[in-house]
Amino acid sequence: MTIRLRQLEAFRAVARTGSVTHAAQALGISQPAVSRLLGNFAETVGFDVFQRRDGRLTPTQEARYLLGEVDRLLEGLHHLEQLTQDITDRKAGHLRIACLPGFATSHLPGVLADFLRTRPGVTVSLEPDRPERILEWIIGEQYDFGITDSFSGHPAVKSETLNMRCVCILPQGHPLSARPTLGPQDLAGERLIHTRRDSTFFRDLDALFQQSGVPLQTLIEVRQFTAACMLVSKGLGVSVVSELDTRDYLGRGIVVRPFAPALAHRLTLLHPTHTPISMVTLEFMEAFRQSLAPYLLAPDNAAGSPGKAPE
Amino acid sequence: MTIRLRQLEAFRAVARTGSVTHAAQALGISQPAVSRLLGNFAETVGFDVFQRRDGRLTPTQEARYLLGEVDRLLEGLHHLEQLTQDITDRKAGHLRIACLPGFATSHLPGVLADFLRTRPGVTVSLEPDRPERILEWIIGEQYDFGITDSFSGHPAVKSETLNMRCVCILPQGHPLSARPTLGPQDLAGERLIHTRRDSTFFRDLDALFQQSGVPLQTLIEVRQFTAACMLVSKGLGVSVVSELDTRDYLGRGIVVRPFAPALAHRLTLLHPTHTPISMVTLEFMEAFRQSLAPYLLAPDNAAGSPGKAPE
DNA sequence: CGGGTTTTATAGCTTTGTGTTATGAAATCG
DNA sequence: CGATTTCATAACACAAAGCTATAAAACCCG
Repeated sequence: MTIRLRQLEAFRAVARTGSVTHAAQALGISQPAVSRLLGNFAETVGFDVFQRRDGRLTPTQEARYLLGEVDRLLEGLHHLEQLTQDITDRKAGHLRIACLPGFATSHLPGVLADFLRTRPGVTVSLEPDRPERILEWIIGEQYDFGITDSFSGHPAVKSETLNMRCVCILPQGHPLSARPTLGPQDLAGERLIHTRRDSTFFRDLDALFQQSGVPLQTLIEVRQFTAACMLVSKGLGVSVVSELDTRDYLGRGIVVRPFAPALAHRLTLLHPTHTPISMVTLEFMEAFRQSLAPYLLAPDNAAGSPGKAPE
Repeated sequence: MTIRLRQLEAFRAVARTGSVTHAAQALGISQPAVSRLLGNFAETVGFDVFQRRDGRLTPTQEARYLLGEVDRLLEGLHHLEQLTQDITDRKAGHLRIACLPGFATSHLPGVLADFLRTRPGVTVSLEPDRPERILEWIIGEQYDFGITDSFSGHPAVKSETLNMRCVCILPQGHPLSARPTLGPQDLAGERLIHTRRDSTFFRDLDALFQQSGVPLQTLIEVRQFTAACMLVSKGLGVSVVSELDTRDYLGRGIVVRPFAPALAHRLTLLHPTHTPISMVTLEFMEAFRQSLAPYLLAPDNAAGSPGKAPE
């Protein structure tokens, strides 16, 4: 015969209470049930486990030897049950996120902190890298969730594009800060701080300038919006960036003006097609979307991009 | 519903083999049984645990999180089963021995070594002390097995007395070593090394001398036979000791001669009355008795003591 | 020591878990 | 696309584990 869980529970309960009757109460079952479980247990292990002893049942020498082991085992089971409960409650699990470097240091930490506050069992791997690598990682299923831009579709990847509102930023005291909104015409003659010429965002921006017949002149090329914000706040020049990234620089020497016509930074959320999304991931994706909501471009005047990418 | 062992076993087997069919083979049961166990498990934990994936079943993100825990749990159960098996085979358990200091250093280690060689799981506590403390420990059930002398009965203690054969020992070259046996008459005029005057053994020895009308003269009083052997081997004098203790001194400067009339050192084996003896203890007691067998006094000519004490 | 109380074990019965075989649906593969 | 493998479902058998009722044993106290 094989050792059964119920036998172990009965064994432990009797050892703790010193009585079959009390053990039965503790387990919430009838006394005869415990009596028989105990009998079965002694039969399976092959030796007596209890002795009468001035009115109490005490484990025999041999049984005492088992007690610690049994305790640990049942404790482990309890832990497992707790864990499954936490998982269904989305309080436990693991989340692997690959994102653009800018997000890892600016927006994401705050979102993650909020998310984890109510989910004590959840652990996270966060990997910041270039867009191409992020895509590779999602394809290879090393990561559950990717945040990138300039994504153009892949069969193994589901994506969702968010159009982030963009603004023009100027150093405090810059003459153009007098105007309520800024566009290509206003910036004619200014040399701009902007993202690299090979970035999708630069091409979108450049297109708008061309449509207005204004040449876009470069002052500095940067990789991240955050870097542009930093440079502007130091007074080096003006730039057009995602509004999201200006948040940490408000009141630190920059002036923010709406950019017109509307321009979107196309942010893309990725996850593997062939792997089912874990519940934590799903919840986190939703939390992340929520956190971006205030910075979304109104959908009816997005520049140059559909709301959803092909799946 | 509660998590069941069988579910965990099925879960692990499927995770390992990547197939319900193979898992069933591994578990030695039919495929539908595994299929249902797995279904039950998913229902119990509240989320899907497997996904089809190019022909194999792979655990979902959530299930992967459980796998380690489940593994450890089943491993623990296996260990427990192993342990109970070892206990019934008397290969595991714990043995608490209280003994006279002489035994702890001379005879016991060898016996223990033999005993433990075939019982890898058995652990031992060995406590050497004076007879009174040994008795207390057995009464208080701190120890399973006691080795003492001068025991006169106690209701909480079962005892068994062994009459150990005694011999006369002399330094090499001593004039008396010419005689084949030695008795009180032979030792008249010799000053003896013997155990303390308040010991039972001394009283037995003294009684024999008195019966022979020979005065027993003291040279040195010792507590242990081993000490007497040591002193004799250094040439300080002659002594009468249990033959068992001379073993380690043979060929180290002592001469052993039978002592006549027959004299017994009354060794007593103790164990608690009210606690059932564990199987390891029982086996060890038997092994210990066997080890003493060659040194027992023939039962029909024991001096001054019955073979069994009152129980 | 004897009678009442408490505690444990046994008996008979029901429900649930775990196994079986048979079989159909779905996925995989050549 | 048809053959094969793989999995799930159905129908059933038996063991485990629960229950109530009750007998037996141990304990307590006057």
